[in-house]
Amino acid sequence: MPELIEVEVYRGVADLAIGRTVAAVEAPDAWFLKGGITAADVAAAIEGAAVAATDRIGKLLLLDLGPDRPTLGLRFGMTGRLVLDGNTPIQRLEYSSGRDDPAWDRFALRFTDGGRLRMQDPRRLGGVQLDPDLGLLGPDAWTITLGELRAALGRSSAPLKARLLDQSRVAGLGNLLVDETLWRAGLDPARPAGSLDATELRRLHRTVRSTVQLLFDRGGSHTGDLQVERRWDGRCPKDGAPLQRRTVGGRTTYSCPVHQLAAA
DNA sequence: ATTGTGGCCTGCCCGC
DNA sequence: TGCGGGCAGGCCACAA
Repeated sequence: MPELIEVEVYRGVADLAIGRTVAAVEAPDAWFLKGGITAADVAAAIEGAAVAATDRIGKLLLLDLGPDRPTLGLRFGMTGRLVLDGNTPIQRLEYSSGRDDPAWDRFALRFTDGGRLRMQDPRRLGGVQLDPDLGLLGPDAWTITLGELRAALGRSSAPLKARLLDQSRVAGLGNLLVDETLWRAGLDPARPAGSLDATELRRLHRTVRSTVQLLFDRGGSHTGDLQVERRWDGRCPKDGAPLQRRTVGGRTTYSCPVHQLAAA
């Protein structure tokens, strides 16, 4: 599913729209428009504007439409794809479909040059927003600093995994990426977030950043070493132990009971 | 404030 | 062959 890695790839797609002018907005699905806006609102706000720049914070993709225009915020949920002029860098998403049914087009920008940037989302878990509140997002996981991570975890008693999934604390990590990271860092997802000592915190910090980079280089959040073992009889790729399957932070969680220790 | 839970969305896959 | 039920997780509303 789209975590920050996939959204960064989508950003690359959106970059190809820079300099192009929005001729029309297609918003056939009112549910997909968030924050109480209508299709007419969006059209009035951005038609005639050109895409000036793109940005990404966590899983949120931003289209800067120039001064005096609202910024367009695109969220992809877990099944959303971005397609430009019929091309998409990601054909098949984990837990989604590889088909391209026109009925799944939830939002699109039609450009004056005839091109079209569209969001395709079978399950309608994504959405579009004008001027999204960036203050609701924590620092981006890809570039988070040690101090920022320390602050994000705080003295919390919530499970470590839950804090890492909380987009207001750390932006961009999803279920697969968190499981892979904690597996690599040798930390139990259920540990209280505030229980890490300085050594563990440093290890987690390095591992978050390196895991995002590694999986990006490999081509997606689903390319982690733990991924293929996410099944009932999965085994730890490090030590061969049967993996533990639990719900932590409300999410299906796989971890190794041998090397992902509950405490230092 | 913090933490946990349940619901929403709907395609897909499994078992009958 | 069709059908029902469970499952996936990002996000949000709500409860304690």
